[in-house]
Amino acid sequence: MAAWLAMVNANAAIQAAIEEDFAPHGLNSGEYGVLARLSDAPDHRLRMCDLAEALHVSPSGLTRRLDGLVREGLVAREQSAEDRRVMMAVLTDKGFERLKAVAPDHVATVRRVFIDHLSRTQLRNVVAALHTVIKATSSDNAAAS
Amino acid sequence: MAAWLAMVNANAAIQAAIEEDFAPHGLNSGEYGVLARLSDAPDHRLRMCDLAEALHVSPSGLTRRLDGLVREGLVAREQSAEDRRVMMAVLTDKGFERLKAVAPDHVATVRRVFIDHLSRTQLRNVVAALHTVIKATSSDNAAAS
DNA sequence: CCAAAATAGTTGTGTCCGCAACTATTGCGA
DNA sequence: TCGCAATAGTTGCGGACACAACTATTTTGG
Repeated sequence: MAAWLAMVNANAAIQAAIEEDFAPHGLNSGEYGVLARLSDAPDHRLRMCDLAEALHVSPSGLTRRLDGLVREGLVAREQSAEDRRVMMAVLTDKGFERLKAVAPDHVATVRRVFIDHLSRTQLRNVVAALHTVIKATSSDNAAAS
Repeated sequence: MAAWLAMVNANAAIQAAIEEDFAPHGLNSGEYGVLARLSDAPDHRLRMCDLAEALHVSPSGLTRRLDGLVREGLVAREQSAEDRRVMMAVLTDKGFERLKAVAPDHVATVRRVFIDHLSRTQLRNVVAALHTVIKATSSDNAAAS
């Protein structure tokens, strides 16, 4: 259980450090997540529901989060032509620029506070274990439904 | 960065699994945290500010969280005699019983979804690394202030 | 072909929490 | 000793999010 407590505390510390990185750029970690996912997607666009799942956010939560990003001009809404139910979230040029401004700091912080503390071998082992965790819990959810 | 993404996803999955454990007992993870910390403290009581720091919660957040627990009779407020500024949060018998009802499920879930996926050696390495992380970030904060 | 189920997204409502401001009490320096 | 800074806790206010209910569209079974 001490291991678990360490995990919780480390996570809180890392999260706080990350949030400090984003603040001077007028973002929080949730908004950064939207920009990052969109920049990885083909055409810099993603369906709302796919984006919500990727970010572990409810549909309504994503709607409000996008409201803010649209208001700032970092993301645009665009209705899909094939399926008129779906809204695409599209990264604007301004949004992409903002992301490029923030990402290096973010990556550096993650390296500094987390990755640099583990050896290459440890890192590989932990990542493998985490993927097992993710797979196990997602199959749990599937079984529960 | 893939390692970091795995970390985030695994954490979300684990958090969700834990929250499901608490729900049938009428608790959430934050409330459980209060009960758990109090049960570990001498005399089952803790100053508000110490409790807030341990739980990574703001003072106001803890005040409201305790409001709910006091309303349910799981925790009691008690004014300190030596320093009349401080309020002690005290675990009631009912609160202790509730904790004893929930804790086994919680411990089992943490083992199942997290700890069992790592070997004993991996676990030791990771915990050591996490402690380094915690120490490094807390000294960062001290330097910033 | 059409009704019913499924899917995508938004909005109303309530909860939880942080920040700033405030009160109360204690500690400290002149 | 007196006043000012520091500390402990609460409250007003606002932000972010989840759940439930709703609309709109698509898919599917009879």
